[in-house]
Amino acid sequence: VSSQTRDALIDAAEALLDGGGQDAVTLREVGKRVGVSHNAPYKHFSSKEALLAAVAARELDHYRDAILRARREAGSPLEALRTSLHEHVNRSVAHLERFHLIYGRWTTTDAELIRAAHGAYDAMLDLVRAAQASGSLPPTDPERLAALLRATAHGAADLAAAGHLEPEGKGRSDAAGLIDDLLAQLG
Amino acid sequence: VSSQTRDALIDAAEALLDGGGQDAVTLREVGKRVGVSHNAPYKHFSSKEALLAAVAARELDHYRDAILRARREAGSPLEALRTSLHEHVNRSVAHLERFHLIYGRWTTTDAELIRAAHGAYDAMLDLVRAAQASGSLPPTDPERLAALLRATAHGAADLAAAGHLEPEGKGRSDAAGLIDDLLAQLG
DNA sequence: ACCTGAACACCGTTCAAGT
DNA sequence: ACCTGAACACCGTTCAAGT
Repeated sequence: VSSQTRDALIDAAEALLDGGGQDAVTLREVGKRVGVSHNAPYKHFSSKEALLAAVAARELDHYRDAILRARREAGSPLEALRTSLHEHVNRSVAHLERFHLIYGRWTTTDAELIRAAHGAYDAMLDLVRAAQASGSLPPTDPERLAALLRATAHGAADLAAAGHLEPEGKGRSDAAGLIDDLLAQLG
Repeated sequence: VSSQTRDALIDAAEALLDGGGQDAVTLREVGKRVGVSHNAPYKHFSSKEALLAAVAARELDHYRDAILRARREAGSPLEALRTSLHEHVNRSVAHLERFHLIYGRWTTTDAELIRAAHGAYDAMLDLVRAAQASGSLPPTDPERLAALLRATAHGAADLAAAGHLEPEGKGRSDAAGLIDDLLAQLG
């Protein structure tokens, strides 16, 4: 289900989200930017949350696509994994409000959002399995290993964005550096 | 600076936050629960965000205290570290809205909040140094190592709470388990 | 020093009505 | 099928005024 107006509403919501967080996404401003009334969005989305879910799903699809692209372009599964994780933390910091949106509290279980989340997860899991098969990662349970990598990337991005990673400037530990530290320990 | 009313306002805000997130913390309901008018909070806090900062600072102090207690009670620095990280992820999941509050976007730089954040960070860093001194952790840069542990704990808690950790129920990876996986790799 | 009540400029959502 | 305008019940914040 897609339409010109619907896509424009998602674009506007995303831009407002990036600019000032969820509270800055008002249906009145979304409507104004698209050139419709402030309650026209209700003809395409059941609520403001449903509109935000569409933004989140689109961002999760981007994460999945980045993993698939890295697998095609990188020289080895390990390098594809490293590239994917680096891109993930960098994009999370660059688009922090989308990142917080995705992992915040949802009161509705949007099917599209769940599909997108599973898509990104499955792509990462497949990549971890490939890296294990090539001997670049220990042959432990792939789901646990993928979860460890995702948790570290997720936390590194969130802490870096909140400024909790380099309180004294000494021993500089940026988010991408922590990924490399973990991969070095696993290798 | 403390007063009966001020503490009661923080208590009420925390309870509302736990119940329904930041949006559920309305100054009107906070005032009603404390028995004052809906704008009495402005006599103690400059804005709603300042009130929420007080809630966040108190929670960070709890994290710091939990680390200090674990150091006193555990048999070794490594066990104190493991206990602290387990408690951290469990409490983050149990009090998810406080967790999201702490690491969300702040538009004001509250001095009390920064002090509390540094207190929790320093306690964790000292504990990592002690574990390194006892030979339980590799002698790498302690700040980077502490950051890696914090990032993993943080991400594990957030992903577990969002339900992104066990999508198929197979290879169950709870947040505390990921902490153990990482410590095992580092040991 | 601390609090109140009215007011202002918002907000998400609903609904009757239009094309 | 898609959109509008008025309305409802909120919200954070401000301000004059009270003790």
